[in-house]
Amino acid sequence: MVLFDSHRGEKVKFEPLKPDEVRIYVCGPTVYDDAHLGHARSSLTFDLLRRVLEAEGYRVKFVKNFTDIDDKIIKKMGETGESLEELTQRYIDSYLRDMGALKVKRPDIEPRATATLPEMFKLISALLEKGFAYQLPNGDIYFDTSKDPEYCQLSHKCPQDEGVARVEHTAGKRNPADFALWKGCKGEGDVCFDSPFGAGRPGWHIECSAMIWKHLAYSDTPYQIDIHGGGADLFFPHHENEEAQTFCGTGQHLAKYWLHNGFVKIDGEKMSKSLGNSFFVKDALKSYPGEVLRFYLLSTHYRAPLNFNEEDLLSAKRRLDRLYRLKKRVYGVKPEPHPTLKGELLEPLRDDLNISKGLAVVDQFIKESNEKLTQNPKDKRLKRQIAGGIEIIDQIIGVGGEDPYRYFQWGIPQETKAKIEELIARRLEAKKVKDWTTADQIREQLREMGIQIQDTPTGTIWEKVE
RNA sequence: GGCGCCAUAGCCAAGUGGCUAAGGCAGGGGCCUGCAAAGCCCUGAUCCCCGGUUCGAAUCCGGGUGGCGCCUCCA
Repeated sequence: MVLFDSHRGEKVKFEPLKPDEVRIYVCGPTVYDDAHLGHARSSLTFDLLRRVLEAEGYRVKFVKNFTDIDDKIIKKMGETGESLEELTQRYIDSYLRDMGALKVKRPDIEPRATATLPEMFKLISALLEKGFAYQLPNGDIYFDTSKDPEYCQLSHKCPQDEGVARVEHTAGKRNPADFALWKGCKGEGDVCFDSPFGAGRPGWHIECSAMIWKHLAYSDTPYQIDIHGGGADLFFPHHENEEAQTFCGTGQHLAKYWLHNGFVKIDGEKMSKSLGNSFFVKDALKSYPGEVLRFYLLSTHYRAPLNFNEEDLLSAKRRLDRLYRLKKRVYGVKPEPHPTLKGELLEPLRDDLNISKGLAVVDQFIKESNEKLTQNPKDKRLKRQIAGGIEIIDQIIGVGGEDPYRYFQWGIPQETKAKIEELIARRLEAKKVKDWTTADQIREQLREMGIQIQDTPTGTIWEKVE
């Protein structure tokens, strides 16, 4: 397996710290709002990575956090009147619901920042003792970037010219790049926790280092974990700072490999709240099945930007439709391992998750299967192997696992289904007496409802096509 | 100002020195069908521009143009 390591800036051979096991940590969301498409893309990227590693035979330990204490959460509390617990739980539930709809496998552990305070204290204490951190009279504790000779070596992105860099200048900070490990309690309206350093709350970066240390880190290797992932915008300062804290505090580097996924864009620009162009996953799910959204977001290589638009989404849906039409042709058949597909699919994915080639393999499988089924419609073994192939695709790519009839009838209310069935029955009557005019009229009527029908040897079936 | 990414057919998108530049969507033609749909077959690009390296470049180097990202909360 080869992966693009952002730190080294090139594809490198993946060799886990310990044989047969891979430990992955992915930066999860700060839960102050619903998940947008960018969250979805990040989740899907690392879900694919996990599935590929598992298919390769690795035992994968996968941790993804919820940051449940933060300025933005406190601000939102002020707007909704909810408690910290109520608000964050609500958005955690929402996030899990959305990712579930996208068929993202649940992480093995989903730690929360507020449940990891003791480890934060341990890390901050170590940094204070070793002189890598200092506390201001207002209670804030900062990491002293000037004390860390390796600061900026991870991302290579640190601002050279302080005059131009848009770094927040807080009174008392020794260096502009110094970042808060702990924020002293600011009194009324603030959310504060007791700590050995006085009441306050964690800074933004500390939770990830603490959670990795608590839940995932090896203690006997130069790196705590194998892979650390997240969106490209987290490389600096977030990941740089995590690495600095962990390395200075524990003597171990944080991760052997750093992976970053590209952005979702709208009209060529990064999707973001401030531009007012973000799309919530839950809204996209109103118009499209989760699997379609999954397939679309996954079909562009994870490091390339993905310019979100409905036309491309529809194009991706049509591509996925073909898999489900094939699945109809082997409906109800007991799957049997496909002789070659798993290896063929894994081969391109081993190369830094080359999904384009992977999907070309899927397309080829669909085409060949259709061809063979036409030639040998009674071949039970063939059908079982095709069903097995679809299972492999579901296992690795995460699509194709639904009932094909339900897939094509997604979002159709029960009463509409009844109406469709009735029209099809009427058309069948017309066909029996060779009343083609009526039959075609009914077909056209269904077409206008967005329903496309197919006459097959075993009856007429229908699909929602728009 | 610093660092970095991208530019391949109508659209999406592989390809990182060499057979006829993957695959999908859309379009056109055909087989099949009462007619359709689905499926299958056939069908399209010399790779932003200029210069260089090389026997040979979409792929390497230099310059240019255009687009984007991080350096501020951000997946």
